[in-house]
Amino acid sequence: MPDSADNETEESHGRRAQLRERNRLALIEATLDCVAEIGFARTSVSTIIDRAGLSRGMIHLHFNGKDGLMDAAVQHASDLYYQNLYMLLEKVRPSAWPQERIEAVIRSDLSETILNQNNVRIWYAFRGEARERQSIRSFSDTRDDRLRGLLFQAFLTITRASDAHDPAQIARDATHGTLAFLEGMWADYLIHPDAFDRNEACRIIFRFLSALFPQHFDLRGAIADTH
Amino acid sequence: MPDSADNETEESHGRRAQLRERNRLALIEATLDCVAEIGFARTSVSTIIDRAGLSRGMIHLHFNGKDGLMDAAVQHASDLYYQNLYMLLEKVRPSAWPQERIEAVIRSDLSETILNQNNVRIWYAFRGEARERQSIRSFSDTRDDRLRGLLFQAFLTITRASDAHDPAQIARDATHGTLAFLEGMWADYLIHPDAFDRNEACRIIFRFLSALFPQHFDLRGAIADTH
DNA sequence: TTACAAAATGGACGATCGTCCATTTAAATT
DNA sequence: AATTTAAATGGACGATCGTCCATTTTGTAA
Repeated sequence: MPDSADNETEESHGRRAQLRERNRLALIEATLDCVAEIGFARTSVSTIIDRAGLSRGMIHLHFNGKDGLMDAAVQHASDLYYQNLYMLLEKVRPSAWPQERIEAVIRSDLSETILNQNNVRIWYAFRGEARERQSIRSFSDTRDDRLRGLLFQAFLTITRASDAHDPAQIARDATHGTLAFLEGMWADYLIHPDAFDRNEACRIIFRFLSALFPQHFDLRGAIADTH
Repeated sequence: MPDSADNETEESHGRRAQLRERNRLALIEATLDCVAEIGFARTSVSTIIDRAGLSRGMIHLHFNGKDGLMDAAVQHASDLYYQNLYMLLEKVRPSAWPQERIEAVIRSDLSETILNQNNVRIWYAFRGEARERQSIRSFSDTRDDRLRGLLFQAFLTITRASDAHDPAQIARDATHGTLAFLEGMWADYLIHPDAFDRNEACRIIFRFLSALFPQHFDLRGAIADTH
């Protein structure tokens, strides 16, 4: 009965790997929790293993030290951000207008799933310590790059259909501006978490976008093409 | 000769106080240098006094410990920011159009004097550690409050002269949006200091503002009123 | 059940942290 | 010039840092 034996073996192997992975993840999550709660500077190996309920040596075993753990935690936070963001963006119809895609990016990036106390604290804590640490630097970097492509293509579709002088330039500016807007809203949320109003943040962005592209946006978001 | 004696006394007193103040300032500046160079987390008492060329005890003597020094450093950075910003804004003619005032705020906040490697690093390092520390929190807080008032009054003058439904609301949104824009540009500069282009950043903001207020802005900034 | 190997433990270690004070230096007063 | 007083020094101190390894635990194979 080779099948049965193999399965047993695989299950056993799997169980060990599974436990190992569980602890690895527990350390990463404990790290992110600590960073969000007490900041980067006060997050020590002791506070991390204390929160994870594991032993000191685990950090060295799984990540070769605190720095390795921090890198993994940054990567994990970045992965979660994209995972959630693109999960939200997948709800957009494949045939959606470009302005609808842009609206989806804006609303998603400002939604409770993405923009919340934990994420914003983690984001700014790492960014403040990003100096010369490639892993952390790429954390902030890629955010723009991936969103930029999405937004740019959508804006380009809009500007190309118009009679503007330089459609690509306007699309680039609109992309850059929208990302700067979102960035600013995140900062606003970090500093005034209680006073922050998601709908107001959306409305402000759409007010500017509707001024720039009156046929595609109004104060509430995207509007249907008229042609 | 009571006058002469008094002056001598005052001068002597002044010399002692002057030396004291010089050391106090040296500690603050060394702290900001360290934070800008190696980040908040790696800035220790040792690195600070090493850079300042003073003795360990000075920190306890002048600031009652590292936390007190950090608070004073944050305050100093904030003061410098405003000092420089308002120095730039004073160049605006008293009779300037509101759009000219807005342009001045934008150009000043993005100028080399205000937006440079040192300032942006210090700004984000402190902001990342602002959790629950009132001194640091107010650092980020006041920035918005003071600029907000300036911008709002200018935008309000513009919107009131128009036939818009709710001038105050539009002015509020425009203010909030402009500050978010600037915030986003700062973040952009932090992450891509080499690729950042001040003129491009200005143009993007003015592109959005000119869409919203076509009679007051174009891509290059403010334009003269036509009435 | 026994033997093996991987995983997890937790304490030892030297380094560095921030605080604080006994002492020295130097300005101010007599 | 002698005295007083404030400022500055630099090392001692206990606490905590991150690393690492001898040991124990536990899953897997024989």
